[in-house]
This record gives sequence, structure tokens and C-alpha cells, in this order.
Amino acid sequence: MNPHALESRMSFFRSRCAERGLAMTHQRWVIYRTLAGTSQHPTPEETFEQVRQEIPSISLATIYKNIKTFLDAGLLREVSTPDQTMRLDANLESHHHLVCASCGTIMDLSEESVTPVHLKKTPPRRFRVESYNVNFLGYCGHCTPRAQTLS
Amino acid sequence: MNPHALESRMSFFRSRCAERGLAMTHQRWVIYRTLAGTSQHPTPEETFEQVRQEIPSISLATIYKNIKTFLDAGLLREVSTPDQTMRLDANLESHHHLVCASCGTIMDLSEESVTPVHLKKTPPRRFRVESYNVNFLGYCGHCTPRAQTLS
DNA sequence: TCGTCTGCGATAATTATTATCGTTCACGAT
DNA sequence: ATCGTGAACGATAATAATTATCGCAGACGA
Repeated sequence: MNPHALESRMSFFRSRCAERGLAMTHQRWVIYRTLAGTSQHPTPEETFEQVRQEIPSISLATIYKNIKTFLDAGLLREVSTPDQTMRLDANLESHHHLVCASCGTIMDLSEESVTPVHLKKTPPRRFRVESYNVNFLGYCGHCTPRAQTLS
Repeated sequence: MNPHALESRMSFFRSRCAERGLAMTHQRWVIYRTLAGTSQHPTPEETFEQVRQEIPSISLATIYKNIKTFLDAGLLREVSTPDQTMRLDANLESHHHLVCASCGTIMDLSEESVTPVHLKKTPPRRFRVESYNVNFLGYCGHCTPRAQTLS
């Protein structure tokens, strides 16, 4: 995550808030900056802990409310994990993920690092594909593959 | 979902239970059959409602306990959704998903219906890829794409 | 600067999931 | 076929994650 990318996300944030009529509060600024400044995929709770260091009085509910606001405004996306807790991503560019089956961490892969994917036939039920993403499941460096349980 | 596939899943279930030393209770049989017999991707709650029609006295906790048991035994897999509730899949063959961005339903795509995917470079941090899956995001027939909120 | 309306913080409520515990049932040994 | 034992069940309480409520405060246009 280079500093220039963060700056451009912050100005994107500012303009998106303006066009949506969202008030630019200090809390929102800090919450979004926290999420935009990491390539980890934090949970609301983790975000809370981080933001708290800057705004000790902030409430967890405020984190949740603003996350929802940001999701609706298209400022964040939610990444799907088999985890039962929400994980957030401020990187809106199309990209893919490496998911460690053992520790659950998720790393980003740029769009270009993966060969393009196509459906061989047209999809069933008049489904209209808008985008796709690929999740590579495996084991990260820290998690040596132990005797696998499946097949 | 053809009837033969269900039968073969049931015998797979029986043998996997045997090799794992899992008792073949009536509850387990019905829970697994319910999940193996659909290509929807039910939540625990939905599974509960369905199983309940056959075993009215069953407890939701039993559903959860057995789902976890089945996941551990490799009899089920969990599909990731941006939903905050678990969704289950008894189809263990490698396959991909069509996800409707509007109503959230998930349809399966066979492995062969998608062109193969490769990483162009070796993955970072000594990550070892074991498998991958592709999620196509879009709109199903019922959900006409409305003016999109994103970009 | 003022007024209004949105957003904030505290907290209660809801939803999803897991743990506990006493009773019951599956299954190998008799 | 019956018995004993441990695993599984059902009921319910507990925990974790998320959402709703509501009075107060701060953002922003007039």
C-alpha cells in the first residue's frame, strides 16, 4: 500500500461523500482512512480497536453504522470468507484473493496477475454476469500444509 | 440434481461416517439427506425448518452440531457469501458459483463450464495454492439490473 | 451566527452460533 | 437378543456479532 494510493482514496472518499450528501465528520474520516490504509481485511471489531486509538470516545455502533453507510455508498466492499465475521476492503479495483485454509488470512492479487476467465457457455436462467473474482485456496508460508483432512 | 446423484451421496455419507467412527443416527441421516438433496445453499436455519418436517422434535443445536461434524468430516463445505449467515453445500466436486448481487441466490457452475485459471507469476509469501474457485457476480433473471449504485 | 437535520455515543435488543448438562440411543461385545 | 458404554440428542443458557433506539451534539447551508 503506497502513500499515493491512500491519498487518492481519501480524495475519492471526499468527493463520494459530497455527491451522496454524506456529512464529512471526523469519525468518518478516521474510519475510512483506517480501512483505506491497510491491505489486510479488517473486521469491524479490529477497525474499532484501531480507530479507538485516535478517537478514544468512539462507539462500536458508530463503526458499524458507518461501515454500512460506506458499503451503500460504494466506498467499501465486503469480502466473503467462511469466517462468521465481516471483513472489509477499501480496494475497489477488481482483484482476486489468496486465502489461507489454515489461518484464514487473505492476500490480494491484482487483476493482471491472473489469466482471464470465461464462461464456455452462456449462463443459465438469463443470468447477466457483471464481474467475477477468483479465490485461490491454499496455505500461506506460516502454515505448513499438514496431513490434509479432505480426500 | 438427479436422483442417482443423491443416492451416491448417501452411500458416500454412510461410508464416510463408518470410517470416521460417526454414529449413524436418524437425525444425521435426515440432516445430510436434506442438504445433499438440494442445489440451493441452505442456511442452518433453513435446514432446521426442513428437517423439522420429518423430525418435529429436533433441536436447532443438533443441526448446528452436526453441520460442524459434517464440515470436519469433509462431508459438507461452507460457501462464502457476504451474508452474515453460514451457507452449506454438499457438492464437494470442484465447481464455481453465479451469485446474484440483488437477491443473493447462488447457482452452481460445473468445473468444465469455466475456462481454466492460472496465476501468471508464482504467488507471494511462499503461498501454496491447492485449489481455486471463481465467483461470477451479476443479476439473475428475476432481478433486472436496476441503475447500478457502484461506479 | 442560527436553525435544522444528520450523525454520534450509550445502551438495549436481536440474530447467529456455541456451550452445558442431564437423558437417550447406537453399536460392539456378550 | 440384551447389555454396557460412550457418543449424540434436546432443552436451554451463554456468548458473539450485528442492529435499533433515542437523546444530545456537531456539520453545513442560509
